Amino acid sequence: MQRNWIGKSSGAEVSFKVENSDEVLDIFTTRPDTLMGVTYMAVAAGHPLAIKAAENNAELAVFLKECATISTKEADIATMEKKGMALGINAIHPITGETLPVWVANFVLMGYGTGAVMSVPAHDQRDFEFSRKYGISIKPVIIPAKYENEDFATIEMSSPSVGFGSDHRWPILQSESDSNIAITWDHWDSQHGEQGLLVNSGEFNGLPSKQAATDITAWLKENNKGEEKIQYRLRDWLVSRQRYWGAPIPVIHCDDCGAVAVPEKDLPVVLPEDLQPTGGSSPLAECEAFLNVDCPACGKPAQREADTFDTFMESSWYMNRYISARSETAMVEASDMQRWAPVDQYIGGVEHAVLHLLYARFYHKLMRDMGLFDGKKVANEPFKNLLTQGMVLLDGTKMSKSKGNTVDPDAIIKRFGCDTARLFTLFAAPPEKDLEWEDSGVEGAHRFLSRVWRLFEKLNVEVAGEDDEKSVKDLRRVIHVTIEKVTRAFEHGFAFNVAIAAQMELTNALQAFEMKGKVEKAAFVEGLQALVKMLSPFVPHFACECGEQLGFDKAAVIMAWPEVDAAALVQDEVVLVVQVQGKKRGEIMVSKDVDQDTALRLAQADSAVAKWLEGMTVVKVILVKGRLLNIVVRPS
RNA sequence: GCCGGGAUGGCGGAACUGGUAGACGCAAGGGACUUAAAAUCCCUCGAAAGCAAUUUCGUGCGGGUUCGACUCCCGCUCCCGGCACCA
Repeated sequence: MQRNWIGKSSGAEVSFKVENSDEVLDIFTTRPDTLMGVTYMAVAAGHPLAIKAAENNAELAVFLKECATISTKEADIATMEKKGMALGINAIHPITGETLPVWVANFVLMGYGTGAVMSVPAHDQRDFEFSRKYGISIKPVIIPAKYENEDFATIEMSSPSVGFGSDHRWPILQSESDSNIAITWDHWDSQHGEQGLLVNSGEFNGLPSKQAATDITAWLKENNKGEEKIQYRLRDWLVSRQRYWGAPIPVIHCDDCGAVAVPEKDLPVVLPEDLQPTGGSSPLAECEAFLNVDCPACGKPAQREADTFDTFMESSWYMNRYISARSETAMVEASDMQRWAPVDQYIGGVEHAVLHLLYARFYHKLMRDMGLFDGKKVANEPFKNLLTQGMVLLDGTKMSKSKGNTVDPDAIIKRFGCDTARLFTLFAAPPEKDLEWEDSGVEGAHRFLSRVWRLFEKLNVEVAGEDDEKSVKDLRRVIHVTIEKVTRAFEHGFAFNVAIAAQMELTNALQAFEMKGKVEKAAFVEGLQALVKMLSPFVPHFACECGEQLGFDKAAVIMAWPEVDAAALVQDEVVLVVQVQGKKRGEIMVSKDVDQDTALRLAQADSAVAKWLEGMTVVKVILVKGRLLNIVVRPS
């Protein structure tokens, strides 16, 4: 989930000279192949060029101010109206020497890349919309190979040859020599699975776009105007918050010494407890008693930092502190980290999967780089395994105190016991899914435990009759298939709901089992013992109670997990599903390792199957061992 | 807008590595036991047709690959979560 967050992208950094100035405008692009199609430049509102241009342009200054107040949230940036303003300065194209107007645009972020972009309206949706809005020219530079010899000129916005495709999403370009030829101006490669060729690009004309990207980057490097670059989408982390609740930032601001760290002996900085919040943006800034201190460096009156840390500052490494909770001297002891880290299994809500984990990974690597533990001896990542568990819902909405739709577990525990409550939650849905709370489901869980309890009555059944070998074999198979299923549920993922379902099936089999002889009873007891052991993680109190009934010498919860008896799983005869043309037409009993010819002969002898084979020639036969036989036929 | 996840009976959900779709449970209906109720036990339970045997259709929608698709591929729709200052 984090791959796209970190957003590694490779491309090129390109330097554009600013006209009549010594300044250079650096930009990052993932599409250096479109460099010849640049028709303008766009910078962020906070970019030095924009700020400088605003010094003697009041209108521009107002616009920049406006931009400063907008949200930096991605969702907002992506959906807001794209606005911009020309700065009145030009940049020089590094290859052609053309002058390109520099604009300031609200969708360019200062904190990402260089805070400036080159705009290629012919091959980028956002640039296209922007240039349409402000009437900037559009210059296509990549076209499908089949139009290589057409003449596609730069198009001014007034040109009638600009239109939209049938889906009204992508602009259409028409050839000047043949108005019937129209192509869409997308990133041609990704849309059509074939590489476009460069046009309008001087010496790079005719190159496939990938090759052009390499060649243009190489040209830039040679001429000292740019180079290859890998860019990450990661932004800086602003760690201060204007909140009361939070760890104080241990910094003191002194007029003479600047920002001074609080000396270690004065740590921790404790929040004032008598603060009356007034509803202002930064509560601590109004608390004189907290703020005013002497500068630790020069002793003059100074002020504490009034912001507190982002809570992610702490939540990112708390699990490491658990490892070394008693350490007085360090955040975490290197030896403890080596012994315990990383976390084997981390469980949290999906809402934490990106942010919290991203910060936690950052901290882990930071702590390693700072030498708080040995990176060679502790894994590179803080968590081995992540399970994002779902929420408990009532009538389709999240249970929460504020909504007042919580179910009181006490009432259920009082009525059915905590084992029932636990069993229901585990059985109702897989852990990563949301769970719809249903009282009737709770009763079902309780009913199941009652059924298990009643199985113990069967221990008193007198056995003096004949044993039936087949029924013993069948029961033992069910027992060991169940052990296998439940064990797998623990080992692969956390399919507790499936594990419980399997135990219900075993319970049903034990309940239906009729005992006449000693061997039969032994098999029944074997099944009951396995069942109790497997139930113990889900319903520990109940299982222990059952264990006593069975005469376990230890509590059921600490008994060894039952082992699968591989011999009990083996079947001599299996049901083989017979398909004709991939459709189920019958079932036959066959020996477990029947060969294809024998299976086919048996299938043909089966009346249910035979009628589908009438008047047909068998073309192909597919046997899946122990599962099915598919007969492919055609009319003869 | 971008990124991630999802969609299967009346409901929650099963289905291994492409191999019998609907395990298990809930709800519903019918029956047994009982003076009665509760509890318990048995039967039915995706849709349509049929007395039945059985047949056809069916895993959000439209295509494709395959002997065979809930599962793989292409194109959509809808729902949920996240999007960096809610903390």
